[in-house]
Amino acid sequence: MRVLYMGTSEFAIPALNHLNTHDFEIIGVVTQPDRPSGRGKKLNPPPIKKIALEYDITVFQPEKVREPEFVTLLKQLAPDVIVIAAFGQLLPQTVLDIPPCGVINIHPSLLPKYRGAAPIQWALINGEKETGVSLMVLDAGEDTGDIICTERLQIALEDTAETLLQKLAEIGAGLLVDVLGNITKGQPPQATPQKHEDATQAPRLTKDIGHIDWNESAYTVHSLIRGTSGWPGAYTYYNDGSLLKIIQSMPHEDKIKEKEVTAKKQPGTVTITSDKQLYVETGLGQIQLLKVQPATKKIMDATDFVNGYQLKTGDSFSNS
RNA sequence: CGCAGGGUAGAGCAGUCUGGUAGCUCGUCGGGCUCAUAACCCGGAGGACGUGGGUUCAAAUCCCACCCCUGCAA
Repeated sequence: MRVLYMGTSEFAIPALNHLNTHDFEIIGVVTQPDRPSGRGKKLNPPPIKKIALEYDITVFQPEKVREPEFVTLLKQLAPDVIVIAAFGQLLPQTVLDIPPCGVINIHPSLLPKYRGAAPIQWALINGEKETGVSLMVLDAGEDTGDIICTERLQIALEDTAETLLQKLAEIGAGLLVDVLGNITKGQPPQATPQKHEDATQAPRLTKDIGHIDWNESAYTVHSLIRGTSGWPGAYTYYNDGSLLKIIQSMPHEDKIKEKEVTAKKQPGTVTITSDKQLYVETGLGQIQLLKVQPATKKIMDATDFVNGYQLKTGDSFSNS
């Protein structure tokens, strides 16, 4: 069976790996063009491109898949099925019609929940306890196609956007291999329509979403830190108004660590315990900061930050 | 040539403007106190101050070049 793979980000990598190790015939990988990114705006390839080249798979990087020339090229490739994961472009109906076995999409949420570009991040930000992966038959809408299968996954308190992405990508890869294997054996997938009335949206994140509001509960702040990890990152400002990214945290809503943090204080107020742990008061409970990153510095343990920047109990983080 | 900050002991930082004995908070090692401790007290080890050149009696500090790291922006 001739499989054409479309994907761009890290999430797309495990599925490609599995397809390769299970000896599916991968006739090509379609991804976004190299874009200027990083410091100095150098041209950088999408993560999936490197993997594809290692496997000696032909890589296509059309500016827009809907361009007539590229659609023609796709028809000539004659794929039996197209698999798409975190690709970044919507496919027009003319492309959806090409493969006889349809276009299968791997989406990291329990559809119809969290349709859109950032389902993993939003599930975390909203403090969900559970998420999952859905395989669906792609249609012209945004993540509105019929569902082939889903697999659930509990979200751990320590999970971040990065760890969860990795787990879900692996799950999705497993599901995909099963489904394609069945197709090869002549068992086309049974797809059932989504309950569209239950749909929620998970739009692409923006910079300001990472802005921490210390009046929220410790769990909500923790969720924001987890959900925005990687990009755009959760941030606040300390004493002299400099930016501080919060990389890793742990909430303590009901468990008061020591008598040092029992006194009710203004949200954003810092407490340094005798063993140099860093706690911040929130609207409900305290949150312990584990890893932080001051602007223009590397990621460091909170203790190192406290030592080097001479942080004291009573200092505070603020919104500007 | 997108904008900006940085490289000083194992970690995180001060010192650089105004050149003159290498500092802070930790960690680590040894000792002490304690029923006990990540707490407290005493003591020790550990630095080519990113690299190369220049100025000077003297450079972490001033000048030039280069390497590496990071935030912003995309």
